[in-house]
Amino acid sequence: MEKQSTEEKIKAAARKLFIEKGFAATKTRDIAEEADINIALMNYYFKSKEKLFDAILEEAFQYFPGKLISILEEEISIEEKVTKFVTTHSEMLKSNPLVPIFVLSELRNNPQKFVEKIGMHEILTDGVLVNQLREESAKGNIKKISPIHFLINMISLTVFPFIIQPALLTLENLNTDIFNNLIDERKQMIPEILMNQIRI
Amino acid sequence: MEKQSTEEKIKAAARKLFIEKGFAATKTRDIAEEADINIALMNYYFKSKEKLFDAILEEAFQYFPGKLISILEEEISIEEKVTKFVTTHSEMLKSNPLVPIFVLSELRNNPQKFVEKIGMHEILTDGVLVNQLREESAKGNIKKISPIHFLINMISLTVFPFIIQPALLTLENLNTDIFNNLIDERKQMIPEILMNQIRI
DNA sequence: GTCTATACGGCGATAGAC
DNA sequence: GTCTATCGCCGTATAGAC
Repeated sequence: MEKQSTEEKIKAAARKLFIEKGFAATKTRDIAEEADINIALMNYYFKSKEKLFDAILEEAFQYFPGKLISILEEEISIEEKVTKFVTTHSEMLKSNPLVPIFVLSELRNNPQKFVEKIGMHEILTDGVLVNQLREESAKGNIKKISPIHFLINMISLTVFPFIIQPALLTLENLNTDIFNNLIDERKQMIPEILMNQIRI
Repeated sequence: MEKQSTEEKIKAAARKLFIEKGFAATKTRDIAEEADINIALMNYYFKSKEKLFDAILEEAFQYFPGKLISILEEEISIEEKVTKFVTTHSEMLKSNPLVPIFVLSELRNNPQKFVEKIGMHEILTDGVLVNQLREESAKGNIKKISPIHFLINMISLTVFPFIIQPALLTLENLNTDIFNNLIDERKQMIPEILMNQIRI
């Protein structure tokens, strides 16, 4: 990676600063300085600060939710699926702890785009997991549950600790190692909670 | 309410616009116009746009932690307590849509202050609920559970839907009424989930 | 103490030279 | 493709009228 295109330099600088400081706190002049280019160049390659943000988010979304959503679509049992999803999700978040806050602020600014990007509507109506929940409860193998509640529960329990991580880390007896250990405990706990809820 | 003080006029206008468009999208000049005052007056009464935002949210936030924490300290059974906490918390969030935004941005900007304000350390070490969980599991009445996980689970499951509310409301078949109905369903579901986890 | 007019510096964005 | 110069908008600060 000796030579890096100007476009890539800008994206790399912006990605770093956006994750570090958030959208509003990141100035175009900071990005230009970090990328060692002129401010105007940023507008030449990307039309605006927001478009640049979108371009970066686009890439992150391909890697992040894409992998998670594909787990939801696998043809494995509900329990295996939940375990795999929560484990994968937790590991991703552990190595990118700032992503949730980053995504959530974006969710507020442009919820429509967010919903379309991850295909939320399709997941909730035609997804393999949703159909599994319907079929298994029809067969009497599990309790009946609204798919949207099941998904909200699974994601809430996984993501929320990362959202409040800055607060947790200010506690005397809680450092990053202990936090990560907490997350590892939850990788077992969350599937148990979810399966407990639907087990007959 | 025939006559309204200038200070109240500003707060009312700001509250309306902040809720409507969010913090960043609300311009000080918009607030001044809405309140029918000069821009500089806003800076006379409140020192800055952010201080004005804080002042408004302080009012909403006043009731919040105090009332919820007092529920944790009541001398009632764990199940009653969880039910009461989740119900109260949900109702508060339903009528205060600004609070989740406030808490999230506060958490990002000043986690220390947030932790101190709600007395998180005391809740986790000496709180009545924490002691109940310890005592009941020592007696063999419930399964052993780490109090921090129990609290994270309870709050995650309650708060998270509100955090992603903007996204949920863009779904075709989901409006505010259906969202509120979803929350009401969760007021029963969440205590069940939590008690399922610790019931022997 | 209240309020108005106006100015200042920082921001995102653009036009145009090279 | 890249840079300089500059524009228009925003949050904020200040001087001074009443």
